[in-house]
Amino acid sequence: MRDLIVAAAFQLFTERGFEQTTVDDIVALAGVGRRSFFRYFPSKESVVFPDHDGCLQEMTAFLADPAGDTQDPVARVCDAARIVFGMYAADPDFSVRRYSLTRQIPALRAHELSVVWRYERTFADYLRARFADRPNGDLRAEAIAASLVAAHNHALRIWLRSGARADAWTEADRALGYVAEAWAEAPERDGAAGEREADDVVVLITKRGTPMWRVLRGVQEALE
Amino acid sequence: MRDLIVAAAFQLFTERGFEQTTVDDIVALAGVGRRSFFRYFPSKESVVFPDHDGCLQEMTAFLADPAGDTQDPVARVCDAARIVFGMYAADPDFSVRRYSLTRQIPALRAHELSVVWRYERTFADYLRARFADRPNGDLRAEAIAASLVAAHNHALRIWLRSGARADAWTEADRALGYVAEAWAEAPERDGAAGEREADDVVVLITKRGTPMWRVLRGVQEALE
DNA sequence: CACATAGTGAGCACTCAGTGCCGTTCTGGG
DNA sequence: CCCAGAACGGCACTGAGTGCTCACTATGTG
Repeated sequence: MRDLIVAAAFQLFTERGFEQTTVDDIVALAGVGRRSFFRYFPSKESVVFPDHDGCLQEMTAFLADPAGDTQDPVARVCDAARIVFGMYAADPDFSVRRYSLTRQIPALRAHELSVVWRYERTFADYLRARFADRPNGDLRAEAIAASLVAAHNHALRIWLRSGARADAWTEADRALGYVAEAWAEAPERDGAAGEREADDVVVLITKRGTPMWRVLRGVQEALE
Repeated sequence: MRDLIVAAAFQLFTERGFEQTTVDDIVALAGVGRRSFFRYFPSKESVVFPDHDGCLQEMTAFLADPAGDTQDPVARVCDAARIVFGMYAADPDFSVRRYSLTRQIPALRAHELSVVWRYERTFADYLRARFADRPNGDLRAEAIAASLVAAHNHALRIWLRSGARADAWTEADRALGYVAEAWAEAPERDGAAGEREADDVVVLITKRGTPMWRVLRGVQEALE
């Protein structure tokens, strides 16, 4: 019944557009009652995102699994994002058609935003719990969750704009890996120059013509 | 007229709730015609965010100013985010009342998401242009824009949850500085800094606790 | 076989957001 | 005083979303 309604809706949306299609048109084509439409979907927009409720549940269950607590937090949420990406990749044709709809219908884009927002909340909640003991843990959790969603959407857009022809996962892995590396812990970063704080006043005097790398090294040495 | 409608709407929303208030109720209290409401606001939800259109325009103009191109791109969008934050901070009472509404009304939260989304798009577009020549520039622009918005919202939530009693800007500066530091360049990787020579003596005085990226930026700016 | 019951879908009527159209009122310039 | 032109108000209409009621059907019980 759900699939029947979704198929009828997408057929009409692509034929004559979203605003030009009424719920009455959809139920007439699907051969069901108007009331049944709103039994399965809370709004006309939500019929375009029929699989996100289940996907969010799956992702929530994945992050709730205590077995993942041994993994690096950022790597864990990256894997969680792969669940969502996999849902798109599992049905390329449907994803492309939905993308062309959400791109041009503001109401659908707004609805997609609230769908994505729930994923981001789930990421942030998980990371906040993992960062509970760390200074700025809440802020860090929010920032990582947001950039993770951005990377996911970036890879998804690239893949969808190619008509879902290319391999979906190469771009996804690249994008998720990029943000994971950006938020990696200090030890990877040489000297942690970007993250440590100056412990004292620094007065550095250089001569005219001193190379820049020597100036920077002087600052770093003064802080050790 | 706009202010009249907004005042009437907020009075009724807080008195009897958002869903329980019809547009007819608002225009009856404001003493204007129903048609005039939709002349000023495209939807019932948008009356809760009356100042965001102007704020987005102001921010867009700020980022379009070519004078900012000498500044670090991330620092520039941080300053742009401060414009938005300043709009909230300029009217603490209104911001708190709006926050209590958007927190509990899903329709308003959805609308706020599309408002915030436009800011994020503006950030990302600016950064994409600044990162045009860089590998992964698009992805980096998206990720920075997203985490910047997250930091802004994080600071805003903290301030609003305190009833807008505390100083708004301390938390905002902290949050924006955190993401700016996280996305700061690794000095060693920036070839330009290592190759150029210091043209003058540099005396840089920093306070205890100054983030390292700010020290480095100060050195670089002093050398330009 | 007759029948009670629960679950699901269909039909109907209603509220209310949002829009197009047109008449009215206010305003600045001749 | 007059007259465009813009701003405001009234009216009727479409369509999304909801509450209520009835019909159908499957299952269990006598």
